Amino acid sequence: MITKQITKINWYENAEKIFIATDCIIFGFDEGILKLLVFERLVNPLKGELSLIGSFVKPNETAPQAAHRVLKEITGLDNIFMEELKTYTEVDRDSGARCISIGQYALIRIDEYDKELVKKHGALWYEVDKLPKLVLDHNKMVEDALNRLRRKSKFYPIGIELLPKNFTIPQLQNLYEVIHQKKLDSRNFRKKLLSLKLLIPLNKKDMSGSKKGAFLYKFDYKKYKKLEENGFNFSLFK
Amino acid sequence: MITKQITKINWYENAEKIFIATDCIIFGFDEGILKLLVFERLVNPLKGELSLIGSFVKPNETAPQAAHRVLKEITGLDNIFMEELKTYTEVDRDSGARCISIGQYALIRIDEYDKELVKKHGALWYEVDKLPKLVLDHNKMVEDALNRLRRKSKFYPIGIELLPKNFTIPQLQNLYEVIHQKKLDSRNFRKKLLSLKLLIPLNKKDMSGSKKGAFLYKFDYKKYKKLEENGFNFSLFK
DNA sequence: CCAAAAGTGTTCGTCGTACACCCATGA
DNA sequence: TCATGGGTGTACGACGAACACTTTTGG
Repeated sequence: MITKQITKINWYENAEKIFIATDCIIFGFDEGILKLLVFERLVNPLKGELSLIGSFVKPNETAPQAAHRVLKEITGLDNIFMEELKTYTEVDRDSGARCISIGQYALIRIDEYDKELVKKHGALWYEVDKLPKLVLDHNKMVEDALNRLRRKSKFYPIGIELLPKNFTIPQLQNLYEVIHQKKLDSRNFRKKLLSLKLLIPLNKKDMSGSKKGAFLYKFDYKKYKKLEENGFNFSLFK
Repeated sequence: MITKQITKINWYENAEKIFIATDCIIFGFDEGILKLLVFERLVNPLKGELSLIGSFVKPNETAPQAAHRVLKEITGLDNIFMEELKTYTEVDRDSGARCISIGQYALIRIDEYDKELVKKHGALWYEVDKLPKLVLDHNKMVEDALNRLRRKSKFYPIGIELLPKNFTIPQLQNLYEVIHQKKLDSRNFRKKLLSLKLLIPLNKKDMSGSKKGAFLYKFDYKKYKKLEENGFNFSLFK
C-alpha cells in the first residue's frame, strides 16, 4: 500500500501541470447578418486588444462550467447553446505561459441577451466577415467555429438557436442563406421545411419584416429529439 | 512596461495549473470484427487494470504530438489517422489529481502494426462490444468515439483507414455493416460505391475471402480531396 | 459437383430542383 | 396604386431501394 502510494506520487511528479483556459466563440444573428461577440480587454495583459471571451478553468469546475460562467457574466444568459469545438495546444500559442485552451462555440438569440451587461464588459458585436485581428490564435478559433457551424447546421437544427424562439420561415431561410453563403429557392425551402412537420404554427404574424407580415412558428424540440434518436437528419438543402 | 509585466504575472498567478493528459481510443478491424486496443497497466498507479493508451502532455509538445508519440511507441506506426474527439474535464474524474484529458480516436490498419511491440507493452485487442471495465472514464470515451466513428463514417471515407491499403469491395461493405450494425444490399452498395469513381482498380484478386476471389482496389485520396473541397459528401447509404 | 462468396441490371417510387404567379398590406 | 416581401403548385430528372440469378473455384 505504501509502495503504491509512493509510485503514484512519482507518477504525477514526472508530469508538469499546464494552464488551461476556455475561449468562447459566440455567434449572433442580427438583421440578416451573422455576428461575433468579441471583447476589448479591460485589463492587462494585452489591455485594449480584442479577444474572444474566455477564462481559466478553475480547480473546482469543468470546462463547460467555466464557459457558462463567463457567458452568464457577460450576457446575463443561462441555457445558451454551447458545444466544444476543439482544443488549442500549440506550445507557444500564448507567449505569457504554456497554456492550452478549449474552444467552445455558442449560439445566442440576439433578442435575449442583456445589452447593458455586454456594454459594461466592453464586449462588441462584429460582423463575422469583417473581423479585426484578435489576440493569440483567436482568429483561427473563429474560422474553425464557422466551419463547424456551416457543416453542423446542414444536418442538425442548430441554426434555430440563433433565431428568436418564435420565428418566421423567411427569417430561417435568410439565416441559412447567410450561414451557407448561397441563395435558396423559397418555394423549395418552405416545402421541405414544412414536410418535416417540426414547426408548430402560432397563427400570429410578425409584421417587422414586411407589410404583409409572415406567420410565426416555434420549433418542436420534443418531436425532433425523438426523431433524432432514430437517426433522422434535419437537412434543408443539399 | 514594468507595470505591464507585473500585471501579467498576477494574471497567471490568479489561475491554477492542471495536469493534462491525452488518451487514445484506437480502433482496428480484424476478420470482420471491430476491435479496440487497450492496455494492461504495467506500472502503478492502477497496476494490472485496463485502460486506454495515454500520456501526460509534456511542456514541449502539443496534444496531437503526445498522442502520436505514444502510438508510435506502442504500435510502431507513424502517420496514423487520428482526430480529436473531445475533452474530459470532470473535476473528480481522476481520483489521484485534478487532471483533464483530451480524447483522441485513431484508426489503424490491422495488417500494419508491429505485433511484437504491442505485446511487449501489454496491449491487447478487445472486440468493441465485449469491452471490459476500463479505468476512470475510459469506457465513456470509447462510447463517444464509437458514436463519432458511426456518424462521421456516414459522410467521410474514414472507414478506409481501417482496411489494408489494397482492399476489396466486399471487405469495405463488411466494414460498413459492422460499424453501422446493419445489413446492406451488395448490389446497391457496389453500384453506389463505383459510381463515385474513387476506387482505383488494381486488376489483382484477393483470394483469402473466397474461392472465387475478389478484385482489389485502392482509394483515390487525391481525387477525393479535390471533391471534398467542393462540398462533396462521401456517403454510401442513407 | 457442390458450397460459398463475387459479381451483374432493371423497375419503381421518392425526393430534389427548376420555375412563375397571386396575395396582402403600408406607404 | 404600387412597391415589397409572403405564400402557393407542377413537371421533370436523378437517385435510392427492392429484388434474383449467374459465375468462379477450392474442396
